[in-house]
Amino acid sequence: MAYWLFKSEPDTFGWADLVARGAQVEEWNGVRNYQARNNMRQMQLGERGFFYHSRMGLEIVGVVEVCAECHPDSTADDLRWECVDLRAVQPMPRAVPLAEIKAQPELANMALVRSPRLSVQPVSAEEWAMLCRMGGLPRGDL
DNA sequence: GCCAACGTTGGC
DNA sequence: GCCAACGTTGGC
Repeated sequence: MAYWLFKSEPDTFGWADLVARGAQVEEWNGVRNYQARNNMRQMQLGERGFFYHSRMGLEIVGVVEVCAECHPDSTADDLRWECVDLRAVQPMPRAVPLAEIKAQPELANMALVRSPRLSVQPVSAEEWAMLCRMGGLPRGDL
């Protein structure tokens, strides 16, 4: 069971937009970066990830679930690009700001800190547990 | 809005 | 296959 983090600019497609889809899944399309795509290729059905607001907000705002494994990106005119489908699971009771993440020595190795431009990234189990605690989800992603 | 960092493209 | 030019991302 692996954990992930998905970034999006909230004025383009934010947490509220994903929640508005309700039970409908959202194709996480538009990713045009090999590292991000390769991360999506590794995702398995039911795995969880954080939803992060980049550019504005700069905080982890919710938990999402992978509800379709990697498949061709319907918005690409090119077979290289693939993506997973996501749905919103729940909001963070307390959004976790990037500044707080950077202040934690245990989180200094996160891709979010080290490779800020990577839009789909892995999160270790330890990081996941800690971020859940910081966000007011003491029982993890339940 | 600026700019540094990074990824991608394309000429050689 | 190298590397300069260019475009994009995202924190500040």
